[in-house]
Amino acid sequence: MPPVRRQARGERRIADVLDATLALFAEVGYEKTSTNAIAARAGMSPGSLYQYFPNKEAIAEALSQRLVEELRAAHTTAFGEADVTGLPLAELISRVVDPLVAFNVAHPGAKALFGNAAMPAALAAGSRPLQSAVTGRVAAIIRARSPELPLPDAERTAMVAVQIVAALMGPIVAAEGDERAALIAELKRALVGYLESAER
Amino acid sequence: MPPVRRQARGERRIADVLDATLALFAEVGYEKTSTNAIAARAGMSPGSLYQYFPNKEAIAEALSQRLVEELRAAHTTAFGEADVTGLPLAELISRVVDPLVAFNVAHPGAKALFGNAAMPAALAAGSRPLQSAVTGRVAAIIRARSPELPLPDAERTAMVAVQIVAALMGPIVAAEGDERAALIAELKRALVGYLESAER
DNA sequence: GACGAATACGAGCGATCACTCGTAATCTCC
DNA sequence: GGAGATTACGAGTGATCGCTCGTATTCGTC
Repeated sequence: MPPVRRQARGERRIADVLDATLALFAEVGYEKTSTNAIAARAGMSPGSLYQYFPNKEAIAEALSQRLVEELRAAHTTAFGEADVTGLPLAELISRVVDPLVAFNVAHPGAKALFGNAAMPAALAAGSRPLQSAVTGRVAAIIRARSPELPLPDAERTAMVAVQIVAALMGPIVAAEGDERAALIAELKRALVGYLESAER
Repeated sequence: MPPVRRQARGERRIADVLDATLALFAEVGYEKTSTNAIAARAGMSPGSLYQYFPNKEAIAEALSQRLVEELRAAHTTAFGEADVTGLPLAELISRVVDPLVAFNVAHPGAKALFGNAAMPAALAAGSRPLQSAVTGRVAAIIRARSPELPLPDAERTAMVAVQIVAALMGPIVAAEGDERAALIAELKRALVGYLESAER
């Protein structure tokens, strides 16, 4: 498998494919998004699509990787990691949740990759990064704030917190205006309540 | 549409179909469960299957209705509704959550109907009962405990609580032994923390 | 401008899906 | 025991899916 020499045109086409895939995932979800529909939305033929990706799963995988990077960028610019331990819990949660919400609102369809247990099992490698990148980050923060907490407990707490966020992200993205703001507030309250009792 | 006269044999076959459907939903989810596979698992031909159900959606709908009834039965026997307002919050949550967990452990695949936003939109009528039967119940309990809470707020709080439960039900069902117990404890802590701050 | 590599096309292949239909066995009720 | 309804079958239909392949065009490089 020699790494293919790629022209600038090709890079652009790949980006087009990922854009189209994200849009379709947002509209109909992973399973019901056909590869022919992706090609059509990206303005190319099925044959051209398969010049860049070996199969549908690889498309989701590449999209997932791109989203992971965008998410990481959004988070690292959102807070300088040094002061994490000193921050009040509510403040910390806002600084993590707000960019995450903004990210999901900006990229609806990300949750098709993010929260989806119905993903093909083989896609674990492609879908898991998004899920576990976030969980790992949260676990690290929890460990930094509560060093005495056993590692398995910190990981379980992080996983639960991420599941709660993922569960409410759908309604939050679907809602608008005041209702969305109210749901975000509820999410933060839920996290504060849960993590406060976990830190004690 | 005159209600079809059904023989005892037919009733048994319908139950067989729903059993098979629930098992397959647990294994591969709604989308990837084929009607031919349902028929085969139920020990009948596709033609016989379609004697009892007009389409795949109707099968899911009937299964959902059966689960709603079983769930209602499990809950009403689990607590006499009179003392709901007086109970300590943690106790109340245990009495609601424990039967729900037991139900989902006994019927894996119920969550394919329960928590699934990827369900066909038209299935709202079939899948919503399970979701909204639980949410409505929770909203009623919240209103009973906090009568001064505006109704929209109570409904939103109930919805969030149910989403949290649904989000953790998957990991809980998937886990075993101590890990499952630990996750159930986390779920209850999360609910206590959230609902305490909501009741205030 | 010529040559190889990369890009591009789209009809169509094989598989699978939800669902049908002609036919036959079995049950209910008189 | 016979008529009509119900139950049962399973090969088959049309649609859709992920994906291929033969061929044509464009690009980078000399």
